Amino acid sequence: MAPGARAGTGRVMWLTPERLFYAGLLGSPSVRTMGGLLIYVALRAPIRIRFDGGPWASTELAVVPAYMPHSVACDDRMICDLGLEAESIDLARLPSVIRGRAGPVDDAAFVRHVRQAHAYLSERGRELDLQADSFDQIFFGHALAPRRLDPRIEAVVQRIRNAPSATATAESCAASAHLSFSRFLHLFKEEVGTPFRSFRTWKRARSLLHYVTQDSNLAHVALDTGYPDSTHFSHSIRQVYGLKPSDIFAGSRKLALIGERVAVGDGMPG
DNA sequence: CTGCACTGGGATGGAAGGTG
DNA sequence: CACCTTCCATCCCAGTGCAG
Repeated sequence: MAPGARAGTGRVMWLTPERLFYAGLLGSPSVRTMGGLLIYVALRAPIRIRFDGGPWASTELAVVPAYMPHSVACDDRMICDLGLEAESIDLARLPSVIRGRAGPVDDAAFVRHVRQAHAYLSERGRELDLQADSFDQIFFGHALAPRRLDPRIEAVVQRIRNAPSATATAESCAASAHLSFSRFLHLFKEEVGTPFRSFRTWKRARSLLHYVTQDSNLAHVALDTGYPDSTHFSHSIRQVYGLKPSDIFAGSRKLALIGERVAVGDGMPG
């Protein structure tokens, strides 16, 4: 079960319900559209990034708003990125390094800081008792201000987040929120910033990350993560990550997962 | 906040094609 | 050969704007 702790590769992933830190192989992704606010940090070579077929920009640091299609490349095999779940952060109160940004950002101090954090986590991360809330502390020096959602929408967000593989229809979510179907869809988009369906799609695709170090065939992973078959699985994963599922798994062989305490996907303990 | 009409595209699954 | 990805056709869920 526990993949060998390979010190030295520097390949590390820290996954919490609202945050992601990834330092590992990039592969050759095509256009990708992720549901979190992304912060790319160059490790050993500058990264290149572009939006919507526009010109490539070379940079040490780039910010991509949630649900914004983009392409990223790098001369080095390794890349580093932070992912902040869009519905969990107050966009207006983000640190200035990411607030309102889309594209390359010039902040050498932040780049240096993230690289140091990466070195620290890849050396010691597996030994530490990392809480989800220490993520912000490590990377930003303080907890990021959370977004305050309408409690009825918040409950639905939690429901999907806790069981991303379940197929909760918008109609059932509306009922559980005691809202009309119409009102629910409108309010959901207003609060979360993205339509219900794309949110659900993203959370499902994101849950794949919990499985990437496991060694089972993709058809099983597809079913475990809530996709009806490998066809839809392949298509959807490619849409989100810009990579084929098999490439993602192949590239994650030596990836050390840290901060992973409970398997996400099935029931709550107690 | 509800109800409604219109519509686009995500969801789906069979089958063919590709790859190691 | 097993497994994975792409292709394609179909369907209906959900996105949206608006009247009330």
